Amino acid sequence: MPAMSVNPVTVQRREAKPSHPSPWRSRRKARADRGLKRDAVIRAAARAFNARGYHNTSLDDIAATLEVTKPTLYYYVANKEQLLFECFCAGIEPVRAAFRDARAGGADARTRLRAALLRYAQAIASDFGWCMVRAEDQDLSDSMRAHVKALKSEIDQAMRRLLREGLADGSIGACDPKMTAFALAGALNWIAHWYRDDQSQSAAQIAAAFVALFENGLKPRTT
Amino acid sequence: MPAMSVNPVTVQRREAKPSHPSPWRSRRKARADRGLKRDAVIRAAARAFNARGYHNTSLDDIAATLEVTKPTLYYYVANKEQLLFECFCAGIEPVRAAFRDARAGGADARTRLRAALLRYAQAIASDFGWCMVRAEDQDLSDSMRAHVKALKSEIDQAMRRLLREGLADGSIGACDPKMTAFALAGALNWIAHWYRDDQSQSAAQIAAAFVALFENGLKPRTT
Amino acid sequence: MPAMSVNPVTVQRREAKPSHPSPWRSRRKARADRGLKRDAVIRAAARAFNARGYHNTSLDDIAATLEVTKPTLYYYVANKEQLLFECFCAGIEPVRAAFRDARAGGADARTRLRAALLRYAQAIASDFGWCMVRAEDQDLSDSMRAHVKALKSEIDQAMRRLLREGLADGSIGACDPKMTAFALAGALNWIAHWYRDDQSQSAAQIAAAFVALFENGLKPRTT
Amino acid sequence: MPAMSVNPVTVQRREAKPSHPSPWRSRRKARADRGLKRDAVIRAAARAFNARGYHNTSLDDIAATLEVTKPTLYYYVANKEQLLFECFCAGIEPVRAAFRDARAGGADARTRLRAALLRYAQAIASDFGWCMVRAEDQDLSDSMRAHVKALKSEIDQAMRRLLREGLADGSIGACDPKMTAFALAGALNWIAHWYRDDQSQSAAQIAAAFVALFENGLKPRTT
DNA sequence: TATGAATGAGTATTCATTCAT
DNA sequence: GATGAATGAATACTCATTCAT
Repeated sequence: MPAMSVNPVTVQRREAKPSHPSPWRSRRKARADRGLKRDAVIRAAARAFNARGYHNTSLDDIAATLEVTKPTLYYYVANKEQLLFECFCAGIEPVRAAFRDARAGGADARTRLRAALLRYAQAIASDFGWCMVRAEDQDLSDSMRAHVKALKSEIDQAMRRLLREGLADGSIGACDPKMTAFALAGALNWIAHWYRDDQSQSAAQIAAAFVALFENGLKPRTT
Repeated sequence: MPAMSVNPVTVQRREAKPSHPSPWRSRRKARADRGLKRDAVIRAAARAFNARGYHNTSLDDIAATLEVTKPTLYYYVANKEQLLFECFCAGIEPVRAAFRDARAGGADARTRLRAALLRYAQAIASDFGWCMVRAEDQDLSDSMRAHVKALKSEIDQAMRRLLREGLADGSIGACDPKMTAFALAGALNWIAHWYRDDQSQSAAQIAAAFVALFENGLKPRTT
Repeated sequence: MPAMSVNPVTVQRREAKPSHPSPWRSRRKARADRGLKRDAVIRAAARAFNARGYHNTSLDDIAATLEVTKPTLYYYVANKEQLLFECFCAGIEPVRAAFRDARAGGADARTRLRAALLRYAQAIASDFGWCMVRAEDQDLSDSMRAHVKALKSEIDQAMRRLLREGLADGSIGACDPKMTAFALAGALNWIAHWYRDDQSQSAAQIAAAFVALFENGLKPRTT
Repeated sequence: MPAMSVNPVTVQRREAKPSHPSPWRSRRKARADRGLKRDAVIRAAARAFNARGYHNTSLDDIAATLEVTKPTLYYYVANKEQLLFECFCAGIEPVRAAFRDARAGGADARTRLRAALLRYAQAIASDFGWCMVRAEDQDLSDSMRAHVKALKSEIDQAMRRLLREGLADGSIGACDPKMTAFALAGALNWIAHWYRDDQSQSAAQIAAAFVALFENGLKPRTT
């Protein structure tokens, strides 16, 4: 799997700032690492895809954002498709980490699932959320599509496993793990659709509300 | 409100048949109604968008499916964008109907919501599901985008109202109606993503499983 | 084998005229056949390739010559490569015909070879000569390259066969058929290089001089 | 006349070795002459042009072969065009030498011509053969094209002169010197086309076969 | 009604070339 | 001597759209 190149912490920090000065602006001042520039390219792409969609974003758009010329992008990335792919990877990596962490720990399965879903929601609300969720399979070549499918499947399986563990340890009530995983993922993924327009709540708040719904259900609880 | 151009009854009927013979094939025999042909165009578009995505589908593709030439499409539809818009309308109309019906009726709000969600899920699993859910706002002109947003908002508001009614009549436990509506819609909309590949369950079964999850929640119920 | 689409008779006729009016110039006047236009496209390409080389010729160049826009070319031809391929076919077809005719006939093999070489030389001097001879294998896709190789090989084999027949019937003296075929073909193909600049002699005259050299050799003959 | 930059002796030597280690590999060990490196650049270019054609060869390709970066090439050569030009010069120089030598000597003209043609054939079969023969005039700037034409013309004139001398001294039978020179050159130049694929015979063998054909002709000789 | 023919605008991609280091 | 980084110019190809017939 391609290394997760964009630092998630940086991501959060940067989101607060209104403008992200392109690393090219001060060429000689910041003798920045090539990797940093590559990350900037990928992030700019993610933002553009998020804002206008993959097909409505031209490489010229991305280059203009970075105040660079188009061929420069090719210095860092093989082609437009790879740009999308890298955005996807950057987005899904924290999710994978969340589910990896959820496998261990002494808590019951429902508790561990909750923790993973919280981080999941935050990833979806990041710059890369759109790419992770809305990018069309059809826009990728066969080999990259396979990669993407595998990664998505990994998440799906991890979620199902936690559900099964919850059924076993009694922390989760009767349910079909597969359908439940689809429902949970769907609700969370959908955040990528509306969060762009409606940022009235933080990702954490949204996640909390969602988790509460999933755990308690609509039907009133006597307890 | 834009006219609902695809007859939902016809839609249901046709779904059963394995092949949808193009109305042009027997040009002179069936002097069919212009409306029927228009519907066929829109349905063919929906299928193609569903299969390949909006941007990866050319008008030539759609025309070829119908065994017609490209300019013919323009006889029935103003442009590609409108094709997408009509598909959206065809998809969302049954959902609107479902929520209209849900307003009346003697049952408690949770029961009425459940009924609406069942029909919602079935609409998402239809040919038009993809267009309703995955079509990008960016691919529509301002005026059409406004239309779409209004329709989507109508659904959203209807769902929230039912939730509030449930809170009031006691059939639904404490929850944030807005977040809950987002979660419900997300889970259901997401069906459009995976239903294409995984049709192991019928739309009704999926809906039932989802509704059960939403109603009961993950936490085991003592009752 | 792809059909030979350019009428060789037309080709000869047209060569005499100084200017080849594009069929588009008088759109309504000449309701010309699509095939004719396609031929015009291919011929224009051949001329351009001949004059500037394949890589130095842009589709815009060809389109401009025809007073058409670039996409129009794509209406008649799949891509630039196919343009080259068609030119090649148009060029080699008369040569194939010449060697087909040379197989039959009561004359001795050397006489039949002479007749074929005369027609060969004329083909090389035509508009399509360059494409036939100078087009690089590397500019074609695998499948088309295979086609081209097969056709070239057919000519080569036919020439060798005539040489062997000449050895057998005594009309040709001792020689290595393979090397001799290479030498003959080379001398004739080379015409495509210099004929553009030096048209002091007609193709027939050149061919006659070449054949005389090949037949008699440099060494003086006592007879 | 442009300096002959690639040492022909070196050329011959190197051809025997299986691998041509780039002079850069052992930077500090061999503090080699700048000229040697330049020669290596030109030879690498010739090989690449030969294998893939001029336009299908990027400077990156050549640089990669030499395990150098692209700008380094510019240290040795002004631009891509000059690379082609130098290859041409490297190829034609031995041919010029051959014809210079052929002017003197006590033998009759046919004998002297034969000797020159043998060396000609060997030059065509060298790494530089393709560049000498197949390089398109159109790929060179005006000034370089003029240079190339002059050199080619020199060879042509030398060949014609030998033919005329042969006509005069009786060693060559009646023929048109110009056409005959074209035929001879064409047959030999064509070797560059097929020798890459078919190396079943050495350059010397090919040349011998060709010369035999040219001298004796196809018609059987009574003597 | 339907189509053949044509086009304009756009877009990804390549590559020779430059220059500061 | 050599390179990393960047660019400008060019070019093949696509596709929605139009219009005369």
